[in-house]
Amino acid sequence: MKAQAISNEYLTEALRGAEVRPSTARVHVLKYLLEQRNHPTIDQIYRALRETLPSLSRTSVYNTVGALQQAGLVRALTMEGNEMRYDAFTEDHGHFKCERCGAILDFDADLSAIGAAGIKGSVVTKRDVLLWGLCPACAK
Amino acid sequence: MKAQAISNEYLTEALRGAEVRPSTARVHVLKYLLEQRNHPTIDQIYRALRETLPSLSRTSVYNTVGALQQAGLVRALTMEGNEMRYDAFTEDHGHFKCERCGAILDFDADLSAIGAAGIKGSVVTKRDVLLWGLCPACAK
DNA sequence: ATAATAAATGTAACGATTACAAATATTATA
DNA sequence: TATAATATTTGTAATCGTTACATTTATTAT
Repeated sequence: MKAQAISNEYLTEALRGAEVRPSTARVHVLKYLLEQRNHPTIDQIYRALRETLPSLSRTSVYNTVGALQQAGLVRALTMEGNEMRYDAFTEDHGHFKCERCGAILDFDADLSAIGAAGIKGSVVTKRDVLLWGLCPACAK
Repeated sequence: MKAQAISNEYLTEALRGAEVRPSTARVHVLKYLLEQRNHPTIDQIYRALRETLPSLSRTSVYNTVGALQQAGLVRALTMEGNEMRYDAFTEDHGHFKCERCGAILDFDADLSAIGAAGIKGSVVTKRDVLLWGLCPACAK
């Protein structure tokens, strides 16, 4: 899957639309998440962006991702106890983690259908469907 | 939901059946998980069991839960980045976390149905469906 | 009984995340 | 344009859950 380039105009607009100021770090982090769609850890984002933003700090990545999360532009997911991962792809989908190569892949899933049969009287605001196993490449 | 008492005979049999020696710590941890069904953290297990097992150490809880996990008697889940939780209830079900009171509730869900529509050629070995929101009590 | 093995303990190390104060950049106001 | 006010970023230190490891204790086999 080739990374799809996303224009700065689109990014700044997305940020402004979510009422987040389009600072350099925010634009770059959002761009990275939208282009790569690889559900990276904070450290992966940090290492990747440091090449073009040499002054970037790990803390800034935490802050930035936190701001994007609060603005609803990014979602966190945890498939393995210690490592938190981030996703800016907002269409309904589930997550598959390959336990051999570690990759996290998206798959189509109608999340909105879940929860109706859930706990009576509860209000559901967030959903996720998680699968673990071997990805097609590793299954062979 | 009242805690259902589980006999030591049942526990030791369950452990032996999974080829895990029924040591004191293992019996108590498994008993706790099966009776409470509250998806506790390691620390919650530790604090609860320390009352009856004063010599219990946090490390032992880690070791014990790890052994039970490897034996397939316990499953881990993470609904909030930092805190890992454990579940010895093996029937198919999803997990709902109340973001106000923090409780994690089970709900019926046919997990085996998921994954078929997943990634072509992948092998799925573990599944979970996660919901977040407000539990019935907190929703009011 | 004794030796061999497994389990439990406690301390130290580790790694991801958060807290916080200082520095820098951005925006608003004069 | 200067200046003040505010927001963002940085870097270091603290925190917290987890893991590593060596020692002690308990269990099993001889």
